[in-house]
Amino acid sequence: MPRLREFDTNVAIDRAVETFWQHGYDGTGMQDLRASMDLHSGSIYAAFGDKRGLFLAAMDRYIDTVSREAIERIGGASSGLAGIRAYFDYLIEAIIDGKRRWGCLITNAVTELAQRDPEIAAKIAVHLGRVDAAFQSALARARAEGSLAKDVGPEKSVYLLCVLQGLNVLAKTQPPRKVLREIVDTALASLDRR
Amino acid sequence: MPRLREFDTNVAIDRAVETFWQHGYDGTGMQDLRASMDLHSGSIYAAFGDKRGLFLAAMDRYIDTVSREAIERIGGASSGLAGIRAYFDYLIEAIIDGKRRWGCLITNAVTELAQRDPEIAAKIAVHLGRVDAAFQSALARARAEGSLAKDVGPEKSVYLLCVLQGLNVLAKTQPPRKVLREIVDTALASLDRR
DNA sequence: GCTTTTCTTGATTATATGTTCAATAATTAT
DNA sequence: ATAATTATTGAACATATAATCAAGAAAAGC
Repeated sequence: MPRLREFDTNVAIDRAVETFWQHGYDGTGMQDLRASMDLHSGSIYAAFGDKRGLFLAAMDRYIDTVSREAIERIGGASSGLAGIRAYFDYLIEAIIDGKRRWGCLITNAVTELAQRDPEIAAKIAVHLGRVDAAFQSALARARAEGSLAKDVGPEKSVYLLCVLQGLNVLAKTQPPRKVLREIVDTALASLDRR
Repeated sequence: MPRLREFDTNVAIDRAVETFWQHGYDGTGMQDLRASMDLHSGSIYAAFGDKRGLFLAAMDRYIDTVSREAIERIGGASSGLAGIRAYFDYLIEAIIDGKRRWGCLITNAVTELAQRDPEIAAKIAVHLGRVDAAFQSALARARAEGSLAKDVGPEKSVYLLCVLQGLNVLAKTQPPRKVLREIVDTALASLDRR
């Protein structure tokens, strides 16, 4: 007997993701969210509780779409190293003129919110843990394939995670492709067997 | 004939730096600043114009103290590579329980503000440019000293800058020293002549 | 077709925010 | 001492913000 929701929740959250991604949590007002989600306050509050609840939903959705795709890219190549390379190559292009012009929603959340909201910090930890695990598997696979330098193993995943965060920060300074290439080539060269 | 200012401007700004550093720009209210600076609204507005003006002053002060110290560390060692190592070693300790528990004011400003305030973006660019230049000099010196791998030169400065930004992000997730060491050791190992 | 339940609408509210300002106090030059 | 100038104080202000809510609308079960 209930009236059905008129809007598609996932579409609405996707728009919230875009807005939070670009302007940050404190930087986006309910006004901006009403506009980008094309919804009235009441509908937003009925569906998500409050602004923070919406942000939490946006993080989940981001992790479920953007991050999932990234992780699949890392693991879905013809070799361990190829997956890592494919991911960073994709990232460079996305920073230059794709979805990652504004860095990464999670990286932004780390610097803005990790130390003031434990629930958000926990979500961040889960996400970073998954990316780390993806790098670990790819490295383990690369080692089994015999393509890693002798002193390189799965424990280098945190190093790749660090470079990734650095790229997501630098993305916000609109660096030329040349700079991003230099960074990625250097970072990945240290893994190869020589 | 004028009455003299009772507070020391630099001390006041130092306290504002701490507050902005820890909570971000939007995350700190004038309330917080009044408390941490131990000043009344009127005095703050008379001295700095507005909140944004105070943040600009805080960035300048940060660059003049914290960043200056960092850059001196990079350039002030007995060899090019030693300077780079000394800097990252210092950073690890500062992240664990020193001043850098909250990352870096500039890194935080990049993710929060670089894309919505051109004047702040310009200050960020100047700062990052100086750090990059410090890395460049150290690398050039290391090359002259014959301690770099054959394919490594001053152009790798952007790579070090990226790792640095990544560390400043991860700092906010309270990583154990072991992880930070793994990252730094890996990042710097790729520079050495083997 | 009526009832029940839920959703939508958008004006309204409470609060928090950055900012101002008039009164007061302090300092120095004359 | 007095005048002139500037700093300090803290209450008040305007605004913007997140959040609420009562009225109307829509859908499904009986």
